[in-house]
Amino acid sequence: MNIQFKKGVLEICVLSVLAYKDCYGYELVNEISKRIDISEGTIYPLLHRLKDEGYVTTYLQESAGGAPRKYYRLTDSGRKEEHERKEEWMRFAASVNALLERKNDAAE
Amino acid sequence: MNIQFKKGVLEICVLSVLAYKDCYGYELVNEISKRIDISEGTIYPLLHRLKDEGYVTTYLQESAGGAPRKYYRLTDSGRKEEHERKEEWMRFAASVNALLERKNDAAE
DNA sequence: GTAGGTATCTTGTGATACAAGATACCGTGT
DNA sequence: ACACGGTATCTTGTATCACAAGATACCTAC
Repeated sequence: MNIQFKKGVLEICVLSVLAYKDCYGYELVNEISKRIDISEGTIYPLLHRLKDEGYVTTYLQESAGGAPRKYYRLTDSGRKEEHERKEEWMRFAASVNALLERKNDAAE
Repeated sequence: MNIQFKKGVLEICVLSVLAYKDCYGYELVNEISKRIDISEGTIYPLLHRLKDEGYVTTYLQESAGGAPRKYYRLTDSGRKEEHERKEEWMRFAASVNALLERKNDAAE
């Protein structure tokens, strides 16, 4: 999979999954990896960015056999951001598809 | 427009336009900008990469009033690459859309 | 106490888009 | 001759982000 494609997109994917349910980092990797490869070295810096920007809050919870889990929950601001970025992605993808399908606006 | 989204995608857009007709750099900027913002500082390094990789060849042609134009033409290898990357993009976009639309494979 | 699974986090590297500006060619007006 | 504006190409420095690899730590089972 082309690494470059993911730039900026993984952040939306994380926001989108979190809009569905609270998750901890490791869980997000597994959840998103069903569709798109993502590694741990990517998810943690990304989650820290989202927290710094106020889009998520965190809380710790014990786990059965293993280190405690840090859950991430969307804030209201994060929910709004998720909505906006999803729309932005949809518009972008539509533009690219239009270009790739040679709908070049009657280019001479 | 989110700059990050474009990473890797602009290269396909260029290949795709060139599959339709030969273009010079300045023309490609205008052509692609109808749908997606792209600047000159992006297109020229990108075109040099494509040439280094053997996906395009170039030829000079005079222009009516201005510097001579360097046209870019897809090679056979470039045509093949255009096809493959387009498919890769389509698959990727479909995966992202599936994730964003919460088709989370019955996640518990 | 050591091995293995779960989980978080950090560091260094590579790819690429962009702004800003340098360079150059040409026609027109003076 | 010379300056100007439009066309066109190219370079440099900066920022962002994903990743591999590894460090850290917690817990259970042996």
